[in-house]
Amino acid sequence: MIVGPTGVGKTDMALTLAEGLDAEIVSADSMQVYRYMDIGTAKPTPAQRRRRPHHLLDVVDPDESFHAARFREQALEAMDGVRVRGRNVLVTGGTGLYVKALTRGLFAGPARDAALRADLEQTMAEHGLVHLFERLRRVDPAAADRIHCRDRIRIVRALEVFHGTGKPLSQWQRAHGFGDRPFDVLGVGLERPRPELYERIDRRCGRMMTAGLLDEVRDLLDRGYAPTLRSMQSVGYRQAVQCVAGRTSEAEALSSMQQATRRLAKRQLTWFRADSSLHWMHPDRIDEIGGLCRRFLGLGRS
RNA sequence: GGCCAGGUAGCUCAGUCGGUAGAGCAGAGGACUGAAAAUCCUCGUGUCGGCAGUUCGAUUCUGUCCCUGGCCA
Repeated sequence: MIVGPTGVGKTDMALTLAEGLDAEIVSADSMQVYRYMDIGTAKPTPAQRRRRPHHLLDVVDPDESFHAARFREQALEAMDGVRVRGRNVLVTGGTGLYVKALTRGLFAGPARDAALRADLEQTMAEHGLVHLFERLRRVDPAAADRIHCRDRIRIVRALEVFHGTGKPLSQWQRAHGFGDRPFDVLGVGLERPRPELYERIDRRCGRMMTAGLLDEVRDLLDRGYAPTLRSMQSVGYRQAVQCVAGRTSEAEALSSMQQATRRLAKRQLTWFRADSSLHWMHPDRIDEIGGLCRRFLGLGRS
């Protein structure tokens, strides 16, 4: 498994490793799952995809609801297929929650409840988020302690879990505790010195612009995908939408996209740093990483 | 060369009627169990341009020098 912040060099690393290890690649990326979003997600190119089979790319349309549980299900399925073919699996991606859901499981919570969410939106509009937070405090004080009173996404989810199961979220979480271990994992975290990483990010954003990110966004809008979609609000797309709408210049879009990407990378690092099982290495040490993998798989040297 | 306006945190600036200073942005750290490229939390000591003077005490007043911008020669 290869993880790390955006722009660190996961795609190239995964491809080279996969070729040497007879592996297929399972992407753990929450944005590369969307079709038609290629440039801004830095999706592996068709040429790269021909070198090794890739899974979990282009699996849904940009207006479909995709989430960690769905990712886990499809990724497990893809991994089964790879094993049937007698090959190894190389998971790679920067979406920490997806990686964790895959390697350590999720509690069997209820699906999104559109009706309930509409209700909650309503009371939020009338009484404010505080009201929902107070409601959560009544039904699940333990969760209310851990969730910040302004974190509306987690407050809503916690209420949804309680509403759907009659059991507080905190109880589900305690019982599960990320205790699933469906398979052994060798985790490698790719890292670079911050200035080096940021420079790569800035350059890559510039390349995305010249590669036609704005055209890609125009195309998405033409296909009828609303600028308010979650997928369209992701880093890069959010800024490109503003630019296409004429609210910012291309130069402004680029620089705010670069900044948003740097911040994303920082959040990813925060997530992955908390995982003490990872072996952190600079991508230049690819030979060493390959060696680790071979030893892990029991392939010996060759 | 003369006049004017400035030189305060990486950047843009505020402020101290003399008791060594604070916002925004940038940046950093963190949380994260079905929206996760999302959502949310925390964090501001810097020769207040240099030197000298007045003062118990100067970033604040005075002088001088340096730098930047504008106007006039």
